[in-house]
Amino acid sequence: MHQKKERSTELPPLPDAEGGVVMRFAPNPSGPLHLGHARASILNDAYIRRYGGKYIYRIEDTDPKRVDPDAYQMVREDLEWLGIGISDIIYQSDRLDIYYEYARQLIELGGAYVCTCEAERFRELKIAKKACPCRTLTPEENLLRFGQMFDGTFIEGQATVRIKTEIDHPDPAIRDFSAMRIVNSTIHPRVDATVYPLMNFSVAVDDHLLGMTHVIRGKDHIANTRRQRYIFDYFGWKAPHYLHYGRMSIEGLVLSTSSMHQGISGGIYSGWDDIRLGTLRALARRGIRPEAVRAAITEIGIGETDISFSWDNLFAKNRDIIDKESNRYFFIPEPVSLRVEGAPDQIAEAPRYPGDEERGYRKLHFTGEVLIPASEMKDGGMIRLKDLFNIRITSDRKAEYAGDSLADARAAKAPIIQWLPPEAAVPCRILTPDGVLEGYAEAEVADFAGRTVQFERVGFVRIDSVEKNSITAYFTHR
RNA sequence: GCUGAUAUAGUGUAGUGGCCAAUCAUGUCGGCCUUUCACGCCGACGACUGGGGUUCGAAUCCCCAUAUCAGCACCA
Repeated sequence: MHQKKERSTELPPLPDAEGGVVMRFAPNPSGPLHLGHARASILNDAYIRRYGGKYIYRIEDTDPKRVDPDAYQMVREDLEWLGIGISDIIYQSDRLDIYYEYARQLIELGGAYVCTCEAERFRELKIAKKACPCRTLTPEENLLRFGQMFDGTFIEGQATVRIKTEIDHPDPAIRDFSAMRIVNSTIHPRVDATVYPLMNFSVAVDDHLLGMTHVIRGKDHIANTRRQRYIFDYFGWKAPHYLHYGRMSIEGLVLSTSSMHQGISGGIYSGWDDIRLGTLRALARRGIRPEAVRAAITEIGIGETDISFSWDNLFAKNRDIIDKESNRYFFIPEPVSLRVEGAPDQIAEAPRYPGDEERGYRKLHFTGEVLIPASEMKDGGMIRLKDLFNIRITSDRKAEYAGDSLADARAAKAPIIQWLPPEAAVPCRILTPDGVLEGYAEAEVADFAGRTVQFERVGFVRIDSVEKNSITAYFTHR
């Protein structure tokens, strides 16, 4: 009859988007991208794919103090990994003259003034809803001061361009915010300049000039949206549609670029791809696929609620993808060797992927001795060595053959465990967020550098590097 | 303090006045399948922040309370 409403797996529609959209991803190049950036970039990307249009990657490098020169390249790599379809790349540091020109115009219009008050003093006045003396200067006087910001008359901290709002605006965050400042204590890696726009100014100018139709950003920008509207209004520009999604925290993780930076230089983390970090490169190294990140982010959507990102949800998406692709192998953590008495030599055949004959079998040659995980060393009970036979542990390093019958093992509720012939075992270590797991893996694993495999009864890992006689893997998830 | 936003199961979501004693995913537990504690299949568990209104009828609208978050930088 009336079928249940179609479950919407899609993001909500955007207003005025049917004819195509122009959107942007605009990070500050202070480090590589992390999960927080992934949300911004993927959400925008999803809408552009849906409606068609342009995706502008705009690098907001207007604070020389917060530019990490390496970040320019890292961010591009990260976007590529994520599969974001960029149509244009804009460097704000290439556009300083444009911002200067618009600032000059705004001063002429009487929409901005050059304030020489100390920051602290201005703050007090602002809280008291009082204008500072600079506010009443004429456009001519302001233009003169503006020129002096460039010629060295003023130095860092001595002058700032402010946008005129209402000095008694109910929201103190709005009152006469800054638009342009001097920085001459730090040299910009790309340009020779001492006067820089502040984010609200360059963003407003660029969003207009680049024809942005929709802006999706975090709700920490709500106040900025209101501030930027003043600039749109002064120039008579039409503002884009703004959407603000909620704050996203991540279980047991610090996402701030600056604290990651500190941890790296302090030696706590091995680098930007340390698996304990929430950077995309760390996820990639662990074997998380970009499609999984995209799926998890899209599912979260653009809600304004604050959320906490759950690893479980991401891992589930990732498992969907990598389970089918990952061959199965044995890995013996904390191995102990066992002499199995009374067992015939034989070759075990274990499927590379259960149920998929095409992938064939690994052959493990048993000749009397096996490596098993120390945690399985329990006296007495029956154990089945997977794809081989049953044993019973008799003493410290010995076990006795207990038949081939799988049915017996089942009846005895024997654990079915992974094992390896010592001759076929290659030293392997698995790096997990909690530490290192040392052990041995099947030699064939070495063929899968850069890919994921599943170590049976341990979990999925990405084979990170293969040396002559050792393998390093990163733990993905169970 | 001021300004603004949000509040559905452990987590993430659906739901815009009646098909909701609330969706889906994940998670946990149980079962089936299986020579992995994987995958797959079946089942169970688990939520509308609280209080007032409006209405024949509210998770959905209004008000208040509470909680959380964000902004109040010459960062983005």
